Amino acid sequence: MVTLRDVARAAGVSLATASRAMSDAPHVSAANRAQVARAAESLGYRPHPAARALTTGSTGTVGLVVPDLANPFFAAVAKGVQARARETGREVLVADTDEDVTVEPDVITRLGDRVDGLVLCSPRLPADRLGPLLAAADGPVALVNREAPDAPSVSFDIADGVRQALDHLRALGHDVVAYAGGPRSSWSDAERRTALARLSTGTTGDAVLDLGSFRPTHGGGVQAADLALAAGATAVLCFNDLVALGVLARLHARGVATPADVSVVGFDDVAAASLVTPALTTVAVPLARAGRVAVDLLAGGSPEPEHRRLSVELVVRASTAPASPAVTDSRPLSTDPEVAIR
Amino acid sequence: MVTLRDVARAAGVSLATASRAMSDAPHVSAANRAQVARAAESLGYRPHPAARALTTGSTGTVGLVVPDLANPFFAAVAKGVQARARETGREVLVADTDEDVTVEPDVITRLGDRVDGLVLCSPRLPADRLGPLLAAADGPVALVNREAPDAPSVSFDIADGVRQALDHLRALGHDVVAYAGGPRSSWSDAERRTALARLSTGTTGDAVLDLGSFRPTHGGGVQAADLALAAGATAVLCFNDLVALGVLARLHARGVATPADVSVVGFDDVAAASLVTPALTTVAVPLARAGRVAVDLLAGGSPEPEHRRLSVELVVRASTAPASPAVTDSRPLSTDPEVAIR
DNA sequence: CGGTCGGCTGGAACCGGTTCCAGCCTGTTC
DNA sequence: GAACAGGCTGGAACCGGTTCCAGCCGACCG
Repeated sequence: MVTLRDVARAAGVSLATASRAMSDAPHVSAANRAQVARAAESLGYRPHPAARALTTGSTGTVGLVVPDLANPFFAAVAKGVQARARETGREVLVADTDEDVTVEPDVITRLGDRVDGLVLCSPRLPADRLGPLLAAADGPVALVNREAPDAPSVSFDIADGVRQALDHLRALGHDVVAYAGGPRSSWSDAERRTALARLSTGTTGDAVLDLGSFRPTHGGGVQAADLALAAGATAVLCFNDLVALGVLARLHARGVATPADVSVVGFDDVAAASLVTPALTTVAVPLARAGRVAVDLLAGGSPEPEHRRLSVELVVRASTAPASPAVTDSRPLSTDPEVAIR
Repeated sequence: MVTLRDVARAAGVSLATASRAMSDAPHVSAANRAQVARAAESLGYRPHPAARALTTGSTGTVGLVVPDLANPFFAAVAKGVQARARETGREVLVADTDEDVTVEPDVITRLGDRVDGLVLCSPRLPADRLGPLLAAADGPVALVNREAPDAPSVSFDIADGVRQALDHLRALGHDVVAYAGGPRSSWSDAERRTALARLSTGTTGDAVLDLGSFRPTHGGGVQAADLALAAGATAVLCFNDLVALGVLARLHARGVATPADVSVVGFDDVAAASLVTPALTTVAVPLARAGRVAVDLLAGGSPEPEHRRLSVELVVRASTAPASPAVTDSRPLSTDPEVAIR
């Protein structure tokens, strides 16, 4: 391997001068600068990352922690993180916790030692566990898709997304919209629920029906669909697209037509949302952009953590239609075990 | 930050002894070993990765290069790589080339300097470009889903997968099976094609119809479906699941029933394959396992590169059924511009 | 009882860069 | 013409570990 010492020798300068020349530092004559550049080029010199890291204290690496790389939501975020890091000359160290929040502290410390900053996607970690974790991290941490007082974050304007979805469904004549919620420990589910509560007057013709909490997966959607049918809902707003896809599949399996009988709205606009039939009406969320912003937030050295909230947009596809008066299972709402919000 | 020097001082030993104690090296008394361990523990000592990398020359990191993290195929491989690396105490540096093969050399050298070994998923890079790339890499490289003479690799028994799929379709009475192929530059597509050629007798009742090459995406599948219908095919074997999903969607859009009119078989068994309706019959490929194996192959120091081929298995779901005599568009095969293989 | 062997120990060199600091040289200003 | 300022330069310290090597000690053997 060729070291900076070799370059300096070839250029006929000292190690110190070669170092300054390579890093565009001042106090190097133009002649030497060119000489060093030429020598480095011809020898094929590549700086040793570990050596540089040892002296400068910065590794040129950002860490990314996600619950599941195979989940399209996090994969999209990862793409954004990766792209922005590469643009700014950094590499990405990625850790997949496999949906196990108990390993997160360990993962974060292990990764933390090797990176300049950490992008953390931890939607399910309870808030009271997140605080200590952030305090223990020695580098900057940026949160994605959740907010906390002690760290910069990039999240989405969920309240507005919920509003857009609800407006759309109500304009179609759906008086009661059922909500298939996500895990209770999820920050973004709480966000959806408060938005729904604010937008639900509780009067007939303007209500939101809480179907409960479901696993944020296709399977969760299957369960939610059954409850929605039991409640006689004509429109279901889902925690995310995976759940919505499950709802769609289950409705189809039970012979309920979408969107003729029941309208379904997702959240996130994952790639699959536009590919299924019927194509899913969903709230598009700029996932890759969030990843990029998170990387940039790591650099921000302001004492007060910055909270960026990205705007979202409902994209109307084929899974929503005007409410039909006839519903499959017309058991009255009052007898349903689930409670309407507010 | 607490250094090994601090630990040594606290334990009342020299730096050298502390280092030996921490790395379980011989020539340390049991008493000192315990003393050092205790001091390290109470001070919360964590070794400095860069310093260690500088002296030992090994970074404790493996690199992973994929064309697209958001593609479920590569996401699954990435999960496997990540899991195995973590188990063996290493971290994963990931690079997404965004399907651009021209950046691969750059990405590989940039990553190569920071890792002990590289797992390379580069299905589309032509073989003549891959060779030089491997030669230029200074660390070990393991290939996933393709083979090359100069590097260890983990691939799948594609020929057997093709055979299983064909057997299945023929048993259902499909005399002619159409193949919706992947990109010409793809190693694994070539593998499928040679297998198909070997299994196609060319006689009527035992033929394979080549629909051509398609982008390995949903959109590619849409195109393939139109060609398949034009050719009057009753069964379509697809390059991968994404293509198969596109075929399914297009058939549905054109009012062709699956599997009643046309049977569709995918490849890979991506998560979405089991979730669509009809659930996709596909060749299950152990993607995560391939990722794990690739990591292990990096360690193997044998001069002769090891080629591991993992077995695959057809999983029959709902997208295949006995051939129906009536086809949607019965234009005779002979007039079709595409040629039958062999 | 002396010599040797072996294990344990710590000083010091080293990995490949970055940066402080002292010295040099040039050009400029009274 | 001498002092001074300022830009360049290279020697050397340093980052935090690992490892070579020489020295020390006790134990065992002859």
